[in-house]
Amino acid sequence: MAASLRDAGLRRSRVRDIVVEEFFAAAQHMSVEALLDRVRKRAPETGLSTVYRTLKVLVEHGFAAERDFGGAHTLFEPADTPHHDHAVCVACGRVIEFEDDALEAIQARVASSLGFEVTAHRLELYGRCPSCRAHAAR
Amino acid sequence: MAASLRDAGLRRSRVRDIVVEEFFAAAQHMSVEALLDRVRKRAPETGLSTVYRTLKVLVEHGFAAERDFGGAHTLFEPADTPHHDHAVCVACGRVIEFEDDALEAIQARVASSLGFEVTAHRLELYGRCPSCRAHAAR
DNA sequence: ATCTGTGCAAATCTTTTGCAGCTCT
DNA sequence: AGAGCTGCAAAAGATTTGCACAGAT
Repeated sequence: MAASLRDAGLRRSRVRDIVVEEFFAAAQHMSVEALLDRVRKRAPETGLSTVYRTLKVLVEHGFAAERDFGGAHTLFEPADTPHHDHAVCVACGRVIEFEDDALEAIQARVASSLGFEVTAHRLELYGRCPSCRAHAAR
Repeated sequence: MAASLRDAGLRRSRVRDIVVEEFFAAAQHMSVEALLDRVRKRAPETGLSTVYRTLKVLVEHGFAAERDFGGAHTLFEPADTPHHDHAVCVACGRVIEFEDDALEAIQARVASSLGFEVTAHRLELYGRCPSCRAHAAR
């Protein structure tokens, strides 16, 4: 991975390596702030802008993808994650990933009936996850 | 519509009426800035915050819905619009609305298999619309 | 030596809020 | 009168950028 970045013409550095490592180590939707926290455990002086800049570079080179679930922060996730959609629990904030071939197939059919050439899509379900439903008074 | 707002315990005013009218007249995803432009043609002194506040009120009372397509601005649309999803053209920015029952059905099936109680969802297809595909060099 | 990455502070951009005055009811 | 609007300016929160310096090749 670090090597691929190298191939892409990017320079490595102590801090950048750490940012990249921590980002892929978590392998979870992560906010910039959350990633900064992780990075600072190993390189306490790291600045917020470095994390933003590094993630931007990863996105531009196709190693990461931005996700925006309507919260205040943008979330990022590794781009090599197999395609999936998201179910967001409005009660606890948890994000569950899922994937369904039939869904993909129908989306493709709809797109072609619109004459649309689809390059990406996103589907999010909002609701309550099983454990929040169990805990709920109603 | 204005009457419904009245029933909801809201006061009317010259400016608010205009904001509401223009919002529903356009019946299109609209940004706050775009709506302000329209409103200012009839009430030039209108402030940006009034538009924000009015839209917020409409959302809170269920008359409007917020949409966020990843651009800089949040877009709003009338809530009485029948349910639909969006296809966003990455070339020209046009947003096409569509609706597909099979898609809805499968989403419901997926949600229940996750144990999720879904209250809302959103699906967006990103790609190129027919006319941009036609114009494209490639 | 040169080009790139870094931290910090300042700038930007969208959206929200405080406030004093004006408008509804 | 009293509650709710309004515009303006200031605030807030997330992300970006300018700059001078340190680090990588």
